Amino acid sequence: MMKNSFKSVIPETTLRRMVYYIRCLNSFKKEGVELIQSEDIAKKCGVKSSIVRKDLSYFGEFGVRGKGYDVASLLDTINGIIKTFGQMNAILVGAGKLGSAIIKHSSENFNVKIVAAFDKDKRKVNKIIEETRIYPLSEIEGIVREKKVKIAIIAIPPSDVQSVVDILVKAGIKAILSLALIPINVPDDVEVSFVDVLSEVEFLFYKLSLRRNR
Amino acid sequence: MMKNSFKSVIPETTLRRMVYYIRCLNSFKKEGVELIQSEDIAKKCGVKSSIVRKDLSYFGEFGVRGKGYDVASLLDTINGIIKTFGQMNAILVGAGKLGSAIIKHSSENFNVKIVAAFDKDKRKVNKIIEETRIYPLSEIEGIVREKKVKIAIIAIPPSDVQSVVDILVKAGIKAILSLALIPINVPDDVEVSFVDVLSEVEFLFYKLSLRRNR
DNA sequence: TTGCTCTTGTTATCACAATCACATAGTATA
DNA sequence: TATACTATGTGATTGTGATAACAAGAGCAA
Repeated sequence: MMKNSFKSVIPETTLRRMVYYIRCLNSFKKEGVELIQSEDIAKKCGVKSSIVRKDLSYFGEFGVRGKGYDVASLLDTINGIIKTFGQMNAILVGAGKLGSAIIKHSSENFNVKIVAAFDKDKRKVNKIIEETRIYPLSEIEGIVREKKVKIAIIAIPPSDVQSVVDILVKAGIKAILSLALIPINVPDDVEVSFVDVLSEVEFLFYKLSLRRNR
Repeated sequence: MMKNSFKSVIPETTLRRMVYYIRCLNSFKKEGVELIQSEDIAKKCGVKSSIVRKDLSYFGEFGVRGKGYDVASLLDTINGIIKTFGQMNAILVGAGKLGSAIIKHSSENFNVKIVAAFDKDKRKVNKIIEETRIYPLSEIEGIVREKKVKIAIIAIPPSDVQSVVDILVKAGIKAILSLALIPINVPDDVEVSFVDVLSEVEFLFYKLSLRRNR
């Protein structure tokens, strides 16, 4: 069996930073910049240049020593490895305030596209937010299969989370981003991550509080 | 000079988990549970019991071997160390969809309270969202000083970020949570962290994409 | 070709976090 | 009081990521 050219295990932290690097590269490309150095990316992303080089090295050797990286070909190569090709379709469950804000946010961001939203509240069904239609939960499975969506964002009350997750998993969703902070049970092949503004704020409070105690 | 009882350097990851533990303890307390074991906290927070014990041990010895932890006294002790005492006041800059969603979210969560919101759009000024009034940016400094707020959440377009951050720092804010993903310049004594739903989604895409390549 | 400059790619080291395994110290029972 | 039992607290180990420092490679000029 042939091995891929890039290292098979890429650190999570590297993958997280790749998001910024790629945005940064796209922005350089748009500005017409053709050649850049690790230092340029580093400054724009707020990290050290040695980290940028190390991160890129997990994927292969793309630069020219003494010169730097060719923006266009670096982008092409990375896009060839991480096969998203710019367009990333996801669905959203929960079209409350937070959910709507995410739809709006994504409509302004060309990368992630919310192709369908779902809500259990019948009054919200069939409404359209920024070109995204809201469907009843019963249509999750059909739409996920039809559009071959692999990622779901859930912005629903904690009490509804596990039952919705079960529907999503059954429908074939392979990664879930939850905005509610309760543990989720999924099969091993489903990725889960959490984002919560308020617990991040609490964390900052703790940090400040302990800092003063030192 | 007297040293505190707890270790002076508590890992970031531990501090992040403390947020969950404390929520979990409060929930146990509300249910009337008086005695718990590390295993109970672990299950509820989705981590391993050995991590719970290790995390707590950074703050001191609170448990009774063979028995477990007394919920009330554990909460009291931790609250005595992390001096937030339940109420955590913060301000919010940017009262768009995302900002409003955060205000609503925090009004449902008893821990973090948004005491004032700010927006540069004059049409939004003086509106009230869930009991939180919106002020013009010019009033940031006065209100921050008056209410002694130390933490700010910013939900504004990237292009406005640095100028608002400068105002916040000048006003005495000591921690900033930004929902826009661009680097921020602050003095060393100001903590900064970032939360962005869409880049987390992109990260998940990358992860799935690479997984299939293995 | 040689030598100089520049920036990459990588190695070696350090720092930090997760995990395990068990000694320890308490409870409960007879 | 002795014995069994239980869950904590922690030292040792492993694993992972960040950092620094430098060798290697490419361009360029004389």
